[in-house]
Amino acid sequence: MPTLEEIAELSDVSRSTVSRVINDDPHVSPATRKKVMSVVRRLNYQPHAAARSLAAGHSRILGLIVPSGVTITFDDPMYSILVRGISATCMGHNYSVMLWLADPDYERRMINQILRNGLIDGVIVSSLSISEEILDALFDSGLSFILVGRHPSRDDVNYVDVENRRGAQEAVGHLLRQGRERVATITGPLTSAPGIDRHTGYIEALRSRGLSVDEHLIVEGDFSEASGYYGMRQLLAHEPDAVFVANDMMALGGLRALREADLRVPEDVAVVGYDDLPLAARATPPLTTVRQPIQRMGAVATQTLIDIIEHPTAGLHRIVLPTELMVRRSCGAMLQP
Amino acid sequence: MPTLEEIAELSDVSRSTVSRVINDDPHVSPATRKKVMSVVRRLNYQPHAAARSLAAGHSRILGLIVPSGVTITFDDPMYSILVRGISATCMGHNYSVMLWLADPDYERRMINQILRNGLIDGVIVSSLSISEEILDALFDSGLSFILVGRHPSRDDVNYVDVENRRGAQEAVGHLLRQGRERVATITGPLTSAPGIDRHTGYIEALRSRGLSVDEHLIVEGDFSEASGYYGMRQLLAHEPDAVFVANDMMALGGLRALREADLRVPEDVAVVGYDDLPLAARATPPLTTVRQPIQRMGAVATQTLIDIIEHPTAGLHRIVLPTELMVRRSCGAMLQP
DNA sequence: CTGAAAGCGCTTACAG
DNA sequence: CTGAAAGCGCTTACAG
Repeated sequence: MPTLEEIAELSDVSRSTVSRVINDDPHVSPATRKKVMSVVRRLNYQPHAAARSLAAGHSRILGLIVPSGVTITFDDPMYSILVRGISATCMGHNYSVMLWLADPDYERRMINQILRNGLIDGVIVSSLSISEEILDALFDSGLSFILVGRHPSRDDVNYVDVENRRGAQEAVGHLLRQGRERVATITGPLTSAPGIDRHTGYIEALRSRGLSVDEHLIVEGDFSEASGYYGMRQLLAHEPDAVFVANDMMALGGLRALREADLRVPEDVAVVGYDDLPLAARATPPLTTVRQPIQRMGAVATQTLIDIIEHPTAGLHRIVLPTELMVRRSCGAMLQP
Repeated sequence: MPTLEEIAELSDVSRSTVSRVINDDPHVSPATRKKVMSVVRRLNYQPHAAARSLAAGHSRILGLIVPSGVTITFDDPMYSILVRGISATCMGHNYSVMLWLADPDYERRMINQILRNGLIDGVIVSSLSISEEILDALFDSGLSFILVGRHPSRDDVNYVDVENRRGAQEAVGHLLRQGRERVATITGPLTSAPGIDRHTGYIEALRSRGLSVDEHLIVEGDFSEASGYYGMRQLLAHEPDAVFVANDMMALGGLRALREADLRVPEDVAVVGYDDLPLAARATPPLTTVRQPIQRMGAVATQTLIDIIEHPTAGLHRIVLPTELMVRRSCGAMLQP
């Protein structure tokens, strides 16, 4: 691989000048630039990344940390979609992304290594279950970072989130407006922000209509298909006529349980999910669900992080993206009266 | 962040010695090692990655390239699972992974930058649709690389694959043994290795039983759920009593089409998929499918690549992992006669 | 077993 | 607009 030095020699200029050319420094004469560029192209020269980041003090690499709590749910396509949003935005800004799937076995070592070895300029954390330990490490690394999904208890960090509460309210409100009277819910983990917020939205939707909350109609899941399946079976004993499920994977599990119990959806039980994964529209029946712009969350998080890195400022970035209720067959809104 | 130099000063030794200690060089006295380590720990020192890789000539970073052809199918959880296998193995060997999802817009730039800037020590390519261009770039970068899934036409590269042909043969053979007489197939793209190999296995299973191949019973898909759905609808006109579908996502689409057509699975039409995604066991009815050890492919590819990097040798690594037919309800083997 | 020194390939004030 | 020089934080022969 050619080096800066060789390019300089072949172009008959100094290394400084070559450096300026490849970094688009305006203080270079057009003639010189042209001369240098031609040999850069001829040799297919690429600056050495390590040398560059050592000298410049930054790497144009972003770290993506997916904590181990999330890994469990990794058959959920959400993460692929999120990664796509992040990756595309990085490419657009000439950044690269390093990926760390936290394995519980390596989590501690990983955090230290990643955060303190100077490799990355900033960190995106998929924050479904971010421990205090990680958060502390993040803070004292001095790196810029941003969470995808707010932290359940700390508000002093940058994040991109969606309107989880409002989305849930809208979904439950919609079921109530269809005349459903026993609206149950399968929540996410009530230690996670989306779990908490969607649960809160459910409660608020009931309360705002003067309805009381029946604890028997609330079951806590963990966002996995299996927990939706078992959650639904548990709910069935209390005869709900509708269920708001806090994500699509669990909703799919719920549909499976209903099918096994020979209950019709939406005639006997209406179901609404959350996420609008590609799977939702193809479920039987097609799943009414609250769409969150997952790919866009990834893109916005990345964009924001890059801004923060390149234009350091005080102040927190807390961005909340809107959701949208996608009405399909499973909620009964399309039933002929 | 502390530097080697500071550690050296505080430990009262030279930088060389500190370097030896943190690199586990045996030529250090136990006393010195202990002294140095205590200050390393006290300051929570981490060697600067860029400096290290500039000086040492390697980075302990592996690149994972997912070509753009694959991105389309990215709602398929296969890639998440693959990434998990890769990531875990990297952690176990103290490597990190950089991720590039090829966006068609950036593909060309990406390849050059990644491959020639010295950042990574080797490359894993998820090779569903790897272009000649990428392959050429890979070769003349001089980097070690390995494909996950063999290349459809070139055999002069390292790869990890599964027994696609044998797996397909077994699946189709199984259907024939159940007494199915019009066994159709929805193939993957016939430009991709798994598409070709599973199609070949289908043909061979028929031929080896002296059966003729009916072109009307063969439809080409693209591994997406949608293509399985439309493929099945197309097949229905020719009244198959069984369908071997080349992956689970398409099989799910096929089941959806059968449900819409009010055909019973497996009574009217038996269905067998390929992959054994978590979804397969939870389909209605549970899907008989050929399991491929996806996570293990990722792990083996990573392991092999690291071996190649650390112990360069001539010779190609071509590893083929076994598959296993998972018999569930959809193939009819569990029907009462 | 330990240290002094050169070098990895860049960037970036500083002069001119 | 251009160049000489210092420096980024490590590793690695080479001596001793």
